[in-house]
Amino acid sequence: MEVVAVIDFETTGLSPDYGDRATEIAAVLIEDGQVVDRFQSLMNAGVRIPAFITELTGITDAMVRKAPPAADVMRDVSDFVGDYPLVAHNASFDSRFWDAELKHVHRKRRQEFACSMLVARRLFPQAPSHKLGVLIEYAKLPVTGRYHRALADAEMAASLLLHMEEELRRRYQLRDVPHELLRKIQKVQKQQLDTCVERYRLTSVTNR
DNA sequence: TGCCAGGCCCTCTTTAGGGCCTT
Repeated sequence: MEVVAVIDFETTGLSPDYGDRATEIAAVLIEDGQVVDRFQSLMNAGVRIPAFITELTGITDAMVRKAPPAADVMRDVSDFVGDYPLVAHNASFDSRFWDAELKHVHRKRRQEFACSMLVARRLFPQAPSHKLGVLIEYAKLPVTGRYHRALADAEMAASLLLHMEEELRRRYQLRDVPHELLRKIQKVQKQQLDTCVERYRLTSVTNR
């Protein structure tokens, strides 16, 4: 059975290209429809946290000062996820920080990201919005902790991913919803979802 | 010290503009 790693960063801002750094990372491993392992750590990149970020996340300068160096944490989380395919909610954000923080430790990402937000936009176009918190409420999934903390957000993104995989299995009579299919779905127009999944089902050995 | 993004997606579109989503 495929293992997938769902990750979430808390950061000092929106852009690593403008000096923003990660303050916390979490990764949860999903296998066979359930979470089988978890990683979470605050990380000290030696930068100040803007007040509005502390307001948003609850993460303070004092908390980060006591945390392990960012480089150590990134080596650890990179080892933890290995080559497993990655998933994040709005992966364009987390992938930029993942790549930027790995670059600080002279490592490169070896696997692809899938985006739970892009999949949700196609699968649940009628949802009131596609923010993680709104989708959790929309799908009646449990809130596992404080929003905007890495482990809670990663757990809830994982829960949303499993919910969407179940919906895809039910809607299209699929046996499996591999990462490869999620990446195909996130690239098609929402009107093309049926065609995309049917084509995949017909060509995939595991789903026939 | 503070400065600040970028990919997707829709439409009043494609030689563009603006909202969504992440922190």
